[in-house]
Amino acid sequence: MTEIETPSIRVLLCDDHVVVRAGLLALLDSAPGIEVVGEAGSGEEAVALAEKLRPDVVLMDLQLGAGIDGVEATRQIAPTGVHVLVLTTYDTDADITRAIGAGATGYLLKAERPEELFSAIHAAAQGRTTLSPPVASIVMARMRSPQPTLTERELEILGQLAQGLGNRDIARALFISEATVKTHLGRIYDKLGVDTRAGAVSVAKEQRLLG
Amino acid sequence: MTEIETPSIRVLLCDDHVVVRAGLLALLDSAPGIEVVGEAGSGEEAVALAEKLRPDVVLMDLQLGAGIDGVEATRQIAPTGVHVLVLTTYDTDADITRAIGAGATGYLLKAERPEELFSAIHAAAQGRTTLSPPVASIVMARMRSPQPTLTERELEILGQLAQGLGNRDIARALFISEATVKTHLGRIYDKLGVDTRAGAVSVAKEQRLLG
DNA sequence: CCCTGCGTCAACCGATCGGTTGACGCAGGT
DNA sequence: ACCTGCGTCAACCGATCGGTTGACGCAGGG
Repeated sequence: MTEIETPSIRVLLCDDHVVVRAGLLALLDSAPGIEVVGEAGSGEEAVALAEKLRPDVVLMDLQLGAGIDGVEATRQIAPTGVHVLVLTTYDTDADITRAIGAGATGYLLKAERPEELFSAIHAAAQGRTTLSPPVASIVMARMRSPQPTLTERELEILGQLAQGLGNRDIARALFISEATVKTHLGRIYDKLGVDTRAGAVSVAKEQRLLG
Repeated sequence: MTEIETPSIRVLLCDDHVVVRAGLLALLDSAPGIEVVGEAGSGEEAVALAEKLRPDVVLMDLQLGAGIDGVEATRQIAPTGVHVLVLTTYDTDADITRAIGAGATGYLLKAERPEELFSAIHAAAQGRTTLSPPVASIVMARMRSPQPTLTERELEILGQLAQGLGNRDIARALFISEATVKTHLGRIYDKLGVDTRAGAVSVAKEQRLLG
């Protein structure tokens, strides 16, 4: 028994919460066929370690406190051929879309059962996709009725809006005319299904479209 | 060695994320002198199990998805003499204040080192308070300059505001005059340090004053 | 008993917003 | 070459907002 028959899947953890990381480490170490080869507390660290350790799977949280977020880290890691499995709390449309767009292999919620996590890690190691049921539903729903996506510019406007700025101030901040701001706002209202600025900010914060 | 010299501290976990719970379980079981006697996935469950199991410490997350939140659960558990140690992601003013007000014995962030968690659990078991450094800072700051607290009524107004309602609609919804709404809004602006409704919603969402 | 905080209401004003219509240039894709 | 999406701008209107001042009743604490 000096030979390992099935080599363990080498996993890199990325989560800014030390306690959660430690917990996952303890949890995964108890699972057969999975070996945690590294931990990262930030997106930058994850990118560096992914390159250095070349794990089979990176278990990635999206919310990473300061620095680049999980989506950006995924965007940098995925092209190197390392599979990224997103494990996060949020099941909002915007997060899922961005993560998939960034090249995530799978998307699991922390509310998922541990066995699901284990099998998702196995799946991800082979490049197969696993989605938590609620996430899958959202993806399906979006396929059916492609939900409006805010453009870059509109997000900028929204950002200023959330600062409580008036149209004139927004116009000055972005070097455009007040009329343009109003045009954008109108489209934003349409896409978000609201008709006031306060409502727009509210929805934006809920959908996590803003920081 | 049939006798246990120092009986283990009996801990009840409460977190709506199964993976996190499993992780914490694995982590705490590896710690000497700590024994996890139960797990709850909701506030209601935590209240019931706390009464039934009478643990030494309840490790409580604040965000619990559906049902009552961690603060409410704490409010119900604390009076029974069971110590509640809050372990959460958020270090916002409002959360800390509410948790302490509800009777939490300590307040730790998930970003804390596991050793801190262990010692905080020991401390909590004896009724001693442990605060994460950032949390302690916030508490101190608040002592120095008692930050404006929104009244019940103002929070109601704020809630309507976040729905994107106009003053007239808010007035109707709360059975008061439009003038009163404006008066409240003026005070809300003052307290939140903004001067527009969009700004107020933004700050409110950031401070987690609203759902 | 007085004072403070809270919630309520009124009337006024200028500034701003929300909605509309119509238009132009530019890029990317077919 | 065409079309679509995006970003830009203009002018207009009524409705709404933000700010102000002043006022009342009621509860709780000193």
